Amino acid sequence: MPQLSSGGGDDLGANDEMIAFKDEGEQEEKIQENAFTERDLADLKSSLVNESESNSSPAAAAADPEAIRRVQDPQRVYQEKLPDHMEDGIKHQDTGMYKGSAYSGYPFLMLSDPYLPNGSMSPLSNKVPVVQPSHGVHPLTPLIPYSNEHFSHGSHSPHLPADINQKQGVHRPSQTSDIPGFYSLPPGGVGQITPSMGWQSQSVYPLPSCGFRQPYSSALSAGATFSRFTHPLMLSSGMHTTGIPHPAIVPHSGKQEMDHYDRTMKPQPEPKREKEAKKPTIKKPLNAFMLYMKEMRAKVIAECTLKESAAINQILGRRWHALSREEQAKYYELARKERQLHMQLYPGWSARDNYGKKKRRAREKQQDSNSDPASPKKCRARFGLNQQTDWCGPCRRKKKCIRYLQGEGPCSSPVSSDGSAIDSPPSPLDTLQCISSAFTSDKLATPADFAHKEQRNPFPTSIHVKSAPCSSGLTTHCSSTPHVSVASSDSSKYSVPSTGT
DNA sequence: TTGCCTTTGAAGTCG
DNA sequence: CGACTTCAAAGGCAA
Repeated sequence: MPQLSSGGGDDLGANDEMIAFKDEGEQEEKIQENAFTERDLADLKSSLVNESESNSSPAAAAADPEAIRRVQDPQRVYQEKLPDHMEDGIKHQDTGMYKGSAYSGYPFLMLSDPYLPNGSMSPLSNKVPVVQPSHGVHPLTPLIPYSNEHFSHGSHSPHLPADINQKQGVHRPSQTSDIPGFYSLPPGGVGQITPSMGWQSQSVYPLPSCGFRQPYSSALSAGATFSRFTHPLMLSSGMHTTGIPHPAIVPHSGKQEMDHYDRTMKPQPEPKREKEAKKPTIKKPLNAFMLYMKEMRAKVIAECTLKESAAINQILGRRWHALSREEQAKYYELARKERQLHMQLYPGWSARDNYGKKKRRAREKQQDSNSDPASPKKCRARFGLNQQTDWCGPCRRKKKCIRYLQGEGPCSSPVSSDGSAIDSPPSPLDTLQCISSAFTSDKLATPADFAHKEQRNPFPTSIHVKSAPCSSGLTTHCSSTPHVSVASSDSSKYSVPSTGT
């Protein structure tokens, strides 16, 4: 993972490091295969860029070198993108409610950014919205489902030009404001917000597609300031006492409720009342990769005309590894900010709160795994490995062995905790059976048994689960995240996240 | 209707 | 403390 030089004391999600990585021999072949796909994608990209530019679709921006450059300058890109999403928000509003996951509008806390390369904090440095709606809205741009034209008449940001989207050739009327589109802030209101509360000054919070059922525990001292936010939909169904809804909060039946709103475009009091009794669920903040996925998903879908998330995610995972250190660092930074925001909003919240939802099922699974010959424990025993210090590469990720999915055989050999190869690694057959049996319930599967599984993957990738030892020596990380070789223009680079904790 | 798939990373649990 | 597990998003798909 990217190692930020300016990390200071605070972790950037993880103290990751980038490891130069040379893949195995077959990598070239894979790269060629991938190159074909990439070329196709590139063609699609170029067409998409043209198309999307006219549509102001941020998704295609990444295909544009200029867009890439902008992405490398978060502050700038946010400024430039802002109007787009405000416009998006207008569209959403026109349809009644913002449609998206309960979390898709997760706003980001734009804190003073000690991680900026120059260490400076521009007026916009705390206005960097991170996530966007899942569909067609740039995630690195503010989620601005609602325009100030609707809720904050004529308040213009002193920081943003009236027309900041000239680069995209689309004139934007003066919709720009660093005031949340649906938060009507009085002049000077933002100034009352501490930097750490900067997200609230962002137009990043889409109106949740569902109401919040309970007031947030108010740990925010700035509540008085925000109590002025008076969007009727926000205030009608419960929210943070500050008046700021947070997408991380969703009703237990959030999906259903969203559908309810989406279909009717109007809040319907009856079912709403019923659900108000239910406790809201505060979801985990998104990590760097999740943020990246949110940003890129629409683009990949458009390029590949795929909608199956599993396949999309495979592609995104590959692209994630193809990102440069700097590019990844941006997402780590954004994720860090989001965690900070989350912590500030919900001081008492813990990921533990959402733990155990599937506890029963997990237990059942664990029981199954005890009888599963492909379980890491069983495989370690089979290969004579130390249960405490060794791990069986294949079984470590028994359900995600991409290489095996690609029909390339077993992915790795057992590795000791110090990263050194273990003598007498399992035979390919053993390993192969070990992996494939992970897909079967009670017997060691053969490759033939596994064949149909390969068909599940509509997007063969060049992802290879590297054999250990981990080139980084970070066996811990290596064991939890397989090395992935990526067919990219810079295939010599490979990022290896470390736990960093 | 529910859960799986699939990805990475953060954070939880467990031994 | 390290290993392992769960959850976060997404939407198609199968049971």
